[in-house]
Amino acid sequence: MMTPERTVGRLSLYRRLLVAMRNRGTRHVFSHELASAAGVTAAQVRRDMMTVGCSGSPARGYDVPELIEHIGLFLDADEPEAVALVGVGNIGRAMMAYFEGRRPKLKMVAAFDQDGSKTNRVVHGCRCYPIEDMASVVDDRGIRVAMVAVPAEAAQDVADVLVRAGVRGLLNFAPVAIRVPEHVYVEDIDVTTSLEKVAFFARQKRAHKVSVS
Amino acid sequence: MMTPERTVGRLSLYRRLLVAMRNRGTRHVFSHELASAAGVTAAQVRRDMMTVGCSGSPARGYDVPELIEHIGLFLDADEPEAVALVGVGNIGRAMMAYFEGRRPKLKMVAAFDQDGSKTNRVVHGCRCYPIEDMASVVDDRGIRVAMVAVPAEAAQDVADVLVRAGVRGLLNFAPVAIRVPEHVYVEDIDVTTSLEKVAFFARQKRAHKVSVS
DNA sequence: GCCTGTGAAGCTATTCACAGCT
DNA sequence: AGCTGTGAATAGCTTCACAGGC
Repeated sequence: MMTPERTVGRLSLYRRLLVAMRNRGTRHVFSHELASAAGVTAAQVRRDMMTVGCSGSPARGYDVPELIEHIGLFLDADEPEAVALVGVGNIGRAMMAYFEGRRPKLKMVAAFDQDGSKTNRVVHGCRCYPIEDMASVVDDRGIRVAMVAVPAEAAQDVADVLVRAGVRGLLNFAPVAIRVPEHVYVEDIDVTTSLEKVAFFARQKRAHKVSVS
Repeated sequence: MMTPERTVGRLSLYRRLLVAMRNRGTRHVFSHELASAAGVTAAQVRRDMMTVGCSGSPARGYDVPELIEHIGLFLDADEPEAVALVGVGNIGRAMMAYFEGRRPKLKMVAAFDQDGSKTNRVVHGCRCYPIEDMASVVDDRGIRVAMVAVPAEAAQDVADVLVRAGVRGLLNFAPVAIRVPEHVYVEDIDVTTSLEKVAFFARQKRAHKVSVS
């Protein structure tokens, strides 16, 4: 039974919303409340809860702390996951700053860059190594997850080295499709495509509005 | 006839791949070649080409410059689209640097931040204004597309102001679901969710591998 | 009355498969 | 022989709708 990609994404979002609710003192939540916060339907939330094996009561809805724990058991590894970053440019540094202390189960433990002026330093609590050390450090530390934030031309080579060193999941910021063996998972974040989509649909909406009114 | 979101995303990717091909001197391309570069099936590429109203020949495949032009006619506005950025933190600055001169049809023309030390300066060719000026600048310049790169707590308020000022498309980096009227399009880039997905499926793949062998 | 849990229905997106062309 | 264009089939995801419970 393979959990759908979309479901995993929503669970991650639910968890953050639930943690925020808990911090505000909320103890129980109905599917339609969580749905509204997450921007999905109530039926969708209930389906997703089935995936993590959580049930609620008709009277009170779902128990917030219990939900948070179950989603954690489902999503997280037992041990915190070590993450590598390749490419300490603008995006790479932004990611370091962003993840510093945010998700304790995902710890950026090593960064790599070609540029000697960036290496052998500690940035945002993460040591930067020369790119040549990538294979050995990833292998030594048993790193399974890596972020690729290098220019498009370099992305495939970097991915190849990472995969050979044992990485099983890649978060790719380079605006190209990376080829990997079947046993490796790749998620792309392509800001150019995203912005072009936004511009396209923003225009559509305008056109539609005119034609309707 | 509303073009599917996924199709628009793929067209954006195809275009970049095609431009790279053209720069290498490639004149013609078969659906399976473009498919392989984009990481999709050949049938998918042919379907997408129907959307932009482009046809190829069985002998030579598709004409690369023609494809680039047709995708441009389909995706782009006639005039370059002005884009606003809200939040000049790590991610905001990375986006400024990234888009500087990259897509001439999408021009970052104004940035906004709360922090006085960041405003009234020009960063990466983009003027930074105090957040209070957001509504008036967006309205005056007729900006229809904006990137939201502020902390989660501020995202909804920022979005509300932008929408009231005329924005029709948002690229949201804040890790929350933003509520907008029906005539506004929102695309989310949620790096926490993306990284959690990668970690989850990296683990699955490992488990799967063991159980198969 | 309003909730959850879930089989069944409905939708959307992708892939198949083959006629037609060169 | 190998390609494109596309109706038909399939697969995957979401919503409906209602039984069961408080």
